[in-house]
Amino acid sequence: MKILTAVSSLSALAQESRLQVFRLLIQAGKNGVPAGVIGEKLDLPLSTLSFHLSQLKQAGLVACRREGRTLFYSANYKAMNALMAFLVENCCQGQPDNCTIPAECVPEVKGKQK
Amino acid sequence: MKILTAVSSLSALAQESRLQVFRLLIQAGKNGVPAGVIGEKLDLPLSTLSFHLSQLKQAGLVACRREGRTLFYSANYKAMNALMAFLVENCCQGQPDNCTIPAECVPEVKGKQK
DNA sequence: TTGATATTTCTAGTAATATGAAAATATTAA
DNA sequence: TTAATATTTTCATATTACTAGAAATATCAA
Repeated sequence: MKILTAVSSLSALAQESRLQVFRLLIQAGKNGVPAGVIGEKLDLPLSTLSFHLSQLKQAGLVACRREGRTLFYSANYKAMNALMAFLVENCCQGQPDNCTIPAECVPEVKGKQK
Repeated sequence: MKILTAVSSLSALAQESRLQVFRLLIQAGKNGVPAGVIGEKLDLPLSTLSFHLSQLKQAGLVACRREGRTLFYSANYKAMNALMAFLVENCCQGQPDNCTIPAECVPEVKGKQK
């Protein structure tokens, strides 16, 4: 990953409304959520939401597909994983105990089962 | 983690020079690196670097300690892990295969050995 | 083909952030 | 103490980002 790609992903996430949107989509799963429903859940004016969604989309962190009049937005899990991998790249040199990665999504790591 | 904490961490990382600094420190290990050396490696004016270091410090992503005239900056691995955990919190509901976390720093995950 | 629904684009005002030169502070050595 | 080293703070300027109303676009139903 290029550093500027990472910067634009991080910039996209570095804003309260967008971070809320992204976490909502991460939790919603790959089917995604209609824009209107996101706006309702987060109580955002649709023009504002649309601006934020386009930032997230441009950064490659979310995708969207149309179904009828409705646009479903969904999280791009691969992009998120790539970003996290980039952030901690080579973090273990010499001291692997410093930087165990959060294991929320990795079954069977260090005795944690999910 | 509160959402505003995450936003300030992400904002701190969402800038090219700061991201470079942070990754350099992640890779350097817990002893840290003197400010002057960081500036040299990244070819940044020291006043600019100092501004960025204070942003990273305020966000809790780096720490610093003095040794004589020299300030050593180092990455806060715990804060980084907490941030990553927050970003992907509850991401697995129903589809654990979507979101395997980057395993760079976790030995013995899915056959990857380090 | 008209009206309703879902969402985006345009716009402009406001606010936040980045930069680097110059001056200031802290520490050590002579 | 004076000078040198290491780093930060101050400051002005330039750039970028956020917000939400209003108008526009796309799709569907009658």
